[in-house]
Amino acid sequence: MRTEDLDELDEFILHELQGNARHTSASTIAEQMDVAASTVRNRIRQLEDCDVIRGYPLDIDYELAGYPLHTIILCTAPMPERETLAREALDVSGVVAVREIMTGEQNVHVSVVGTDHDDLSRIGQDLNELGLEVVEEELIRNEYTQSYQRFDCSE
Amino acid sequence: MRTEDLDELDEFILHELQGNARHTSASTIAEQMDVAASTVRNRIRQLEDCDVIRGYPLDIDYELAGYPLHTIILCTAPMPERETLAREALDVSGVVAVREIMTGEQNVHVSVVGTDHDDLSRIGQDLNELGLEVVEEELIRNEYTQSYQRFDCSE
DNA sequence: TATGAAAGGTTGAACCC
DNA sequence: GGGTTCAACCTTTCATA
Repeated sequence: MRTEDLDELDEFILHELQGNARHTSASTIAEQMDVAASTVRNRIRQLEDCDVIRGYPLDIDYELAGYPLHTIILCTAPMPERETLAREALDVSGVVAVREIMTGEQNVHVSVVGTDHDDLSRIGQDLNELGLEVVEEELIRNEYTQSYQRFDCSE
Repeated sequence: MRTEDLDELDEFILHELQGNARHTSASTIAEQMDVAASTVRNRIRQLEDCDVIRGYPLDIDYELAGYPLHTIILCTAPMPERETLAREALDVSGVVAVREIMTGEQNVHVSVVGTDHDDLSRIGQDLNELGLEVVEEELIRNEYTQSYQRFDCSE
């Protein structure tokens, strides 16, 4: 499946699933678009098969789950090892996400949750030992996400 | 529910649901922990009710979905308006996530997807018009996420 | 709070248009 | 590609300990 194959139904399915993927049934989506439920199921499977839908993660409130500290650790990785180091960073305990940045000095951003400051120090050390030079830490205050929508330029 | 109420079963449920929330049934989880399926359902409901589980988003490959450009726009917001502006930024077409940063000059990070460079320029303008001063843009090359796990310090 | 049972909804697969 | 059918599975609800 390629980009141009994403039609209105696909877009609608993505939008409906976003935010409530576990409790939104194919039938409910099907009713709204006036198609058969199996059509929606087929589409969802196709979207999964071609990796447009990569997965169904959980949106966890880490603060309520016992991790009051949420920070971004900005790191510098030697260019040839950037991808390898980014993947390895995922294995450090407390790391929840890693982003590779195309350009600039701070080319790996590591999202981290921790219980206290010692926890964060330990994570910083672990990243350093991997070979990621820690440049800066930014404490996250809040995070908001948007549902999928075909971003129409006419809006 | 408070932090200390998260026991081993809750942790396990969070871990199992992460990554496959839509296709992981309560029964499957129940078997692995040797409890009744209804027990797992009750726990999931509790985790949802107390907002430890905030939702079930979709992990979309925006590149495959037709948005090859994925960037972080670093912005500066006047402190008193930071939260309001962060929430408003979500409504800009193309914005997929917003983070409020506690300290520093670049105190609002906006995750954006776009079809081309014009698209990104337009988004930058929109953010500026809201009152968010665009400081820098960072092109994302890749992104990896980690499943939930109780981050044991002994690891 | 955990469990079990009955009823109703949801899913996946095979088949047809 | 979309639709129908059906068996298997999942979930909801409620009663029980």
